[in-house]
Amino acid sequence: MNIGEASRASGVSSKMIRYYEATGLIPPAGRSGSGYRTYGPKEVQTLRFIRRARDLGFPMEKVSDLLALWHDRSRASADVKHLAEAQVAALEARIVEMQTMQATLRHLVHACAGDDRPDCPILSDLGGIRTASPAP
Amino acid sequence: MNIGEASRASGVSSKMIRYYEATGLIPPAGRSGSGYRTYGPKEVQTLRFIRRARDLGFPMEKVSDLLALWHDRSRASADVKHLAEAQVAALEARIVEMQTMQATLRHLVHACAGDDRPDCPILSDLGGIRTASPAP
DNA sequence: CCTTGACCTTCCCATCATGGGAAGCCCCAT
DNA sequence: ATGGGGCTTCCCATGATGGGAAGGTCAAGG
Repeated sequence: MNIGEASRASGVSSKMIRYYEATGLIPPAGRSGSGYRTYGPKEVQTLRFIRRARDLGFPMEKVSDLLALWHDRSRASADVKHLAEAQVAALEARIVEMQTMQATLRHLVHACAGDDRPDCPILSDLGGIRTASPAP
Repeated sequence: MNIGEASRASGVSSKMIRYYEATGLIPPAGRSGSGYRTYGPKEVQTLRFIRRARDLGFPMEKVSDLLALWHDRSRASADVKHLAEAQVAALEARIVEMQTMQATLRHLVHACAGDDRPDCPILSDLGGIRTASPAP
């Protein structure tokens, strides 16, 4: 099967498949007589694996680690679990960071009249004027 | 004051100050006789404004909008509020997305023994083998 | 006066993962 | 044989940031 079909079957764009090959994440695909990349079910499964890992937020480097473990039949499941736990923690850190931003913003939004007058605590705060801060 | 001092006073790196100028987010700074950029308290305040907006997760484009509103004395606070509310919603969307990933991962982590045996539902799932899915 | 070190300038490159597009070759059906 | 769609490689762009090189400038101290 050609790259387009592999793309449709795996949910990974042709561009990305070539990119993964160029960066060494996946081995070079076989080539037809005329230079077209060819893929079989095994390669498609690998691409799907990558796609799912990406969907779970793993960065490429960790996807590479997961792929290596996947291919290593003598792996310890603990190693896989550690990678996954680290990713849970990484997601948690980013979630907390964004929730903090969101809470601050909600506070400011709440304090803003939102009418046709120009006075706005949101801008005042961004401008450095501390209008109302929680007492320490 | 030179760019380094303005950087220290605003919390924006010199690199970024030049970048903001190059992209038109801020007007070109004044120049000393020898070509050094010069900044006053007003410019530093603007830089701090930008930094705070970035800290709240606003993309550069929205920061630009906020700056324009900040400088517009006849603005309606409703316009500012809308921008802030949109940012709250954008953050919410990303938070939910990451929480979804996290929940899936936690589920998989929970199902993985994490010992020295190779069997691992995490890899099985990524590989496309549906081991246990919640009944619909 | 000259050196030294800290600072400034511009310009180019890298990140991370992805998409867009051009130029040119290939395959299949009409 | 012709047309349309698919494939190839190569270059460029994103968004926001940092790194670094090559060269000019400033202030302090010898």
